[in-house]
Amino acid sequence: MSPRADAVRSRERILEVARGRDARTLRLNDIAGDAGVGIGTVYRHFPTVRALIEALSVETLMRLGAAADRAVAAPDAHAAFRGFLEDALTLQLQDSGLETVLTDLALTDADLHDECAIARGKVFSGYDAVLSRAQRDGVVRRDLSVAQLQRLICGLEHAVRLGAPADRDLLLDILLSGMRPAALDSPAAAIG
Amino acid sequence: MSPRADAVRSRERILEVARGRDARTLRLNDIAGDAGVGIGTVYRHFPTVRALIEALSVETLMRLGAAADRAVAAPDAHAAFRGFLEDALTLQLQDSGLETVLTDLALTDADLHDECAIARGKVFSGYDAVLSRAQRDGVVRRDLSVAQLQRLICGLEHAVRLGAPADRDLLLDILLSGMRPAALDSPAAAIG
Amino acid sequence: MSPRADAVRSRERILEVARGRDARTLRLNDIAGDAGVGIGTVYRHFPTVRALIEALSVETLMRLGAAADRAVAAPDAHAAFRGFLEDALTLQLQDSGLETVLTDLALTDADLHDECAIARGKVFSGYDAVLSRAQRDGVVRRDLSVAQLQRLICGLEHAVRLGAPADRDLLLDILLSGMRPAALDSPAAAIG
Amino acid sequence: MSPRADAVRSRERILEVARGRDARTLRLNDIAGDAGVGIGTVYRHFPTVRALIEALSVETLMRLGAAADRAVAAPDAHAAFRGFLEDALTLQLQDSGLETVLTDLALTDADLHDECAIARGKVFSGYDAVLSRAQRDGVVRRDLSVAQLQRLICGLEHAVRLGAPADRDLLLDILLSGMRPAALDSPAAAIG
DNA sequence: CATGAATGAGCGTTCATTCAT
DNA sequence: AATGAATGAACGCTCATTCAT
Repeated sequence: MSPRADAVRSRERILEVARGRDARTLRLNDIAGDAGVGIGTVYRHFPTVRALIEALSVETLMRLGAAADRAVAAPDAHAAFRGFLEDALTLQLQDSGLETVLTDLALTDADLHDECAIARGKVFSGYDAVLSRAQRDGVVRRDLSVAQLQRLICGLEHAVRLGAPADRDLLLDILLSGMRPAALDSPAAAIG
Repeated sequence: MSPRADAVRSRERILEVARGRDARTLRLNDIAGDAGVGIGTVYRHFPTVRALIEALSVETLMRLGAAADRAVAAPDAHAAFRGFLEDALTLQLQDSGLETVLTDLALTDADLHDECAIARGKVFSGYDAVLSRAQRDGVVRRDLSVAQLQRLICGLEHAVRLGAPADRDLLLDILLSGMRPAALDSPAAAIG
Repeated sequence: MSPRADAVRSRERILEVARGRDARTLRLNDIAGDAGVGIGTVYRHFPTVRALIEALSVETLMRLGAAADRAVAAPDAHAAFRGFLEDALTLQLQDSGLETVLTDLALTDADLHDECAIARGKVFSGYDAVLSRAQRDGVVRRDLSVAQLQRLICGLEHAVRLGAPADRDLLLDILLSGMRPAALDSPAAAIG
Repeated sequence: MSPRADAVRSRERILEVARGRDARTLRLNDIAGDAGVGIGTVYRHFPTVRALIEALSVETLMRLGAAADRAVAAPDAHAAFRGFLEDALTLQLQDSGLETVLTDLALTDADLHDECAIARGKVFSGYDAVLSRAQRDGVVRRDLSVAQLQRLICGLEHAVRLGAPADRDLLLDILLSGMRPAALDSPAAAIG
């Protein structure tokens, strides 16, 4: 009565193989081959490339949601915000499909598998909470929206991918500095 | 003797059509169709997609080089740097092939058409001049390299493409703020 | 488990159509059309033209190997040799790809599909056995190598293709006569 | 009043370049490039590949005709015949287009340029004269036609091309031996 | 006459997707 | 449920031939 064992194993192997791939150049045929599974099986589990990317993203989204929770709970506002951005960047570098799931405006909850839509929703509200808190505590300028913050992370991800991973910290530092409230924006003002 | 009139016209039409395309998904066949030109003609002028992208980039690169010259000559160091970044971002948003030409490390001068290699060389030295001047004048932190700056622009380009053009100014502002010298880095320090 | 029925049918139809073609001007796309099969199917079974030619040659090679076996076992040395050459010529006229498989020196066993390499190997040793026996029995001049004999057959094939099939017997007769030991080479000598 | 000087020079260069090519894989575009001449010029002089091959063949045909004349005039019938075959083979190995001109049955005199048709006609009658004389003098079996002899040479050419030039003499020797009259055909008969 | 730009049919090949087994 | 053979649109590219300059 558990014919699902095979199915579960297949799904698992497919996801495992896909995780090692760049989501932007996924080829379902290859995945099937490397997972030791028929193409038909891949399509049964994931009717479109998008579906596979979404499935992969669920786990990452949940980790990102957890990171947001931690950030909200952390005592130091600045450190919390920085820590969250670090986590977000790390996760996006690991899961290249995340960008699409998070920023494709044409992708409504209805388009997503339930599990993914829920996880994404938590990330959105997590982002909101983290950013709101940072803004409330004067750590981040108030004219930055959640969507813009997300896109900035994506831009950062892109920049890091273009160069060496070693750039990561410097670029992140720049971004963080740049998001501080503009009130004390100019060095001159600070000096004066 | 001089390049034939019809050849010039063909080349022009091809470039014109290609300019309206995303360089990352160019189809030489499509270009031919939309330019009202035979496939063979496109291949005669641009044997590879790369060749076409390079040809497109030459003009943009020259504009970018000119922008660098202006920035170096401008009186106010901060305004000059900001102006240059604005120009760079604008040009990259217009010419999606620029990123490759500027940041593909595997792309040496030898791989490029002479005209393109020269124009790129000028942009590199222009970037260097602009950044050096900005760092010398205390407008930009000294631990930022030219290559990193270029990648940051690419990241910004990416972020803007993901959202609305309206984000442009805010995101650019953030990036600029973030690049200021770190000496007075933390608001707390400044306040204290 | 066993090769699927439809796959076998496709393979068969492709081979059947290809058999009716000149191997030197095979078009995989045409084959597909005439076999009532998708292009992709042809490529799945035969990734290159060479693969198809080899597949076609296997059967012919096996027949040629068998002909060699018969020739070696036949009582009359001269008749055996003649019979073998007749068979070889007939088979090469039927399968225009055989020449390449047999005489392309750049084509090592490693380049060939196992089945084909094995069949070709048998033909080579068969040729060797037939020729050796003929030479031992004084039916063929000893300064003729296996490779030369093969090329002579190819030349004969070529000559027959240029004219009418009716030439076949005469030309073969000439070739056979020409290969007899040179000891009694000149009519004059024989008469004297 | 001699605007033909250019034309003559162009024609010459084209022929010169083409002579260094294999007639079976000629590409008019390449010829043009290597001859430092426009494609249009090549087409003006030689509207089809065939026309170029024919033009190239004229010179070879005349040499072959001369060889036939020599053979007819030579004292020793056997040596004369052998010498002619040697010449014919040598010329065909040099000019790979000769085969077509000589053996394409669909190619009537009307299809050929005058000069070529005439030269070919002389070769045909030369072949006839050489073969007739050889047959009359008992050097060659009488059941061999001119056309068959020509095709045998083509077959020999083909065999030599497949292997090393060093094979040439042996294979020619075999062919010559094979064409001797059949009366003394069997070694046994000769011995007896 | 010479030129070489333009043409486009046609080839080899890939790959996302469907569907018979 | 799993398989993988079949499909064919679509791509990149070549090259013989035409024709405007």
